Amino acid sequence: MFAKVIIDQDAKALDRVFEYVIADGQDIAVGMRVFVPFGSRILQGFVVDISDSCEFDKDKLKSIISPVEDFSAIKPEMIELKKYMSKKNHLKLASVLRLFIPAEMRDGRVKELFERVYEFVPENADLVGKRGAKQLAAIDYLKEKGRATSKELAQFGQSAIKALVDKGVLRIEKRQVYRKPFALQENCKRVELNDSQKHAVETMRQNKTYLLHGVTGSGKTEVYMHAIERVLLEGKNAIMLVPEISLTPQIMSNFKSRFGDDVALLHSGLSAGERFDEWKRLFSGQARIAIGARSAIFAPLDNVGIIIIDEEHEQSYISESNPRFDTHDVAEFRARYNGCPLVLGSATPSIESYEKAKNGVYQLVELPVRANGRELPAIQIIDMMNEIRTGNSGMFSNQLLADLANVVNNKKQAMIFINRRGYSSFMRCRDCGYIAKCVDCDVSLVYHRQDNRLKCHYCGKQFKVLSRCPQCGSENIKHGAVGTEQVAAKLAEYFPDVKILRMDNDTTSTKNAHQKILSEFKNSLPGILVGTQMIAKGHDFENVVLVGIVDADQSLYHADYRSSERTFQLITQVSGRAGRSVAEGKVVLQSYSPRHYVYKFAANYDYKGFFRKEENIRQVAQFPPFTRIIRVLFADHDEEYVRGLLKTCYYKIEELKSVYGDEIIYLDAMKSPIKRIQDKYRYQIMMRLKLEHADEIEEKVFEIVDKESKNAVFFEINPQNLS
DNA sequence: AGCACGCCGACT
DNA sequence: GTCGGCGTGCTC
Repeated sequence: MFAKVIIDQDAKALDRVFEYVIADGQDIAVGMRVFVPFGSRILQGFVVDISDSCEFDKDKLKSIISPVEDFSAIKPEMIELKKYMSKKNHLKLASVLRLFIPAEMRDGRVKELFERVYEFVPENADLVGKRGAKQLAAIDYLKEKGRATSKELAQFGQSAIKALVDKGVLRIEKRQVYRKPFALQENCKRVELNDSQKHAVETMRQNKTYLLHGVTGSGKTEVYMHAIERVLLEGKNAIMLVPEISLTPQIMSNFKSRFGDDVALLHSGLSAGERFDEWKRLFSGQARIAIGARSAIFAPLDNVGIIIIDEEHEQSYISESNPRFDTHDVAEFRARYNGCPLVLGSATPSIESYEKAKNGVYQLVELPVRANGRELPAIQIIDMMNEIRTGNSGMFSNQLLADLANVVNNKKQAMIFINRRGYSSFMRCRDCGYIAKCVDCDVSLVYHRQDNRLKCHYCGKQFKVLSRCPQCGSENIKHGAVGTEQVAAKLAEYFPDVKILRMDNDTTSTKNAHQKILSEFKNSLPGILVGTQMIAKGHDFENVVLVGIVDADQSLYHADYRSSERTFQLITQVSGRAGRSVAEGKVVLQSYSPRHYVYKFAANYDYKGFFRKEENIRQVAQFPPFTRIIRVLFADHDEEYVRGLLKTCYYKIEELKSVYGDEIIYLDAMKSPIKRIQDKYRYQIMMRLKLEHADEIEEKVFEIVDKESKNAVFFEINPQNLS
């Protein structure tokens, strides 16, 4: 027999099948990882097929050396998924396969964890004399249990145990233990569903995609839980994706308390060992629900009965580093493969998804009311230009300050939302306009006060703060900083006696910092929490009655066709934090362009109105979902090489215009918005296509670029960065 | 990716 | 004469 093997190397030249002989008696199955001789080396590979014929010269074939593990780490479904993904997104086979198994399994760093178990051997018990009191006590203990862990036996003392082992009264056994990232929680309250929730659970059970549009606080999580419960009862398994770790602690513990050890968590916050163990529990069927961020869509579960993507509009579902893929596509594939429902949940669905629901590609399911029956907080828009005209040039409007004072007086809480960490805190020369940039990446460095350094947010390099402008020599070089730190510092001036907490990437870098800040905030009355996107996600604080959005416009100014959509989503999400339970809440939204249509719809929580407007704009301006954008990114250390490559590819692609004419709406080659990352020069070709022949044109573009380049090329469909 | 093979310059 | 530079091409 012959095995088709994909070598586990991320290189374009190796991105194909190599054939090997399976020797007689060798136990090799599809999906196994194997050691194979390759040139003069021994490498690992994935067996993707087994056949009784081969295409390569039979006499030149070598044999597989041995399996890496004695099981098929890649299940049949994932072999199919690999084919689909590599074709759809033009990805290298090995890089896709790598997504399916935990990284720690590939380099074999993580050992399975064993614990010692002592087994009682009654036949030898009378070897213990009368004087061995401790040993006799241990025997008594073991008579009932039969076996015990070393922890349980510690009470009898080290030497007694040792003596028993020596006499053969105890036999040492090894048992694998799994590292569990979350402790089991009590209080498994099972909430009664309201009518629309019940209807949603009842509806979403066929083999198709549902868009679950539920207003903030409509109890989507409860719907997910009931749906999963039903699936488990049918003997099937479930996958649920959540955006990022920020909201997971809460969701995770909810699910843990409801489903116990049936839940396995997969996300980046786990240690390597934990992640590996959770993966194994899913693989072996010991856990039946996979919950996690993007990569959990690759959970090694068979017989999947439902796939849920919570907050489906979130950016983080699109992988922006290699291999690049969209989680929605993968979920769609797996749902169809397993013949199960795919549920996309959101309070603010992406325009793409809602458009599909409108066209009947997805089935729309709505949760129109909040589960607690309460109103959503009122949103007041403040015109910051007007503040400036009337002499207030600070970062807070008079209204926001007055409302904050009110909150403080009533011993309540407020959240102040800042749009992105370290925003505008770059270092600039006030005389010549020089801006400090990263030597490798050509982006502005961001000033971090905590360690008084300049950092590059793309490669992580750090630099000393400048005291003199390297361009003109002026000493008038300063950092114009408005980030969470500055806002918090300013607030401390206004409200010296109030507890002010900060939450952003800097303050939550350590493992449990997140939880610590939140619980500290919970106990601060009055209290103000200043934070980035992080505070926008699902934490419920009953005493928060005010939410301030300091710079709502920030995300509007991005040169990106999705910026309005993103701003709408952000405002809706942040606003949902105010008045979650008892008191009625209020949102103060500061803007320098208050008449933008986003604010009108957001202030009224009018998603459908916003959708209609945005849909219209996209249609007229010819943007997705009515067109397709393709970005081909070239990156290499050698700038001349990349430029040359870009040129040849561009001219070849341009020839397509003669065939497809105005179906190619836009085509241009340019420097990437960030010209250099990790010392690689980046150039790109951007094109926008009408949908009709988009697949065909895309295919041709792939072909052209592949032929011209050996490596250093990445493709993106409808990317985030349009600038 | 990594390694061998191969064809041109300065060295004990 | 050889040692070794890294360009090109191949790995079942």
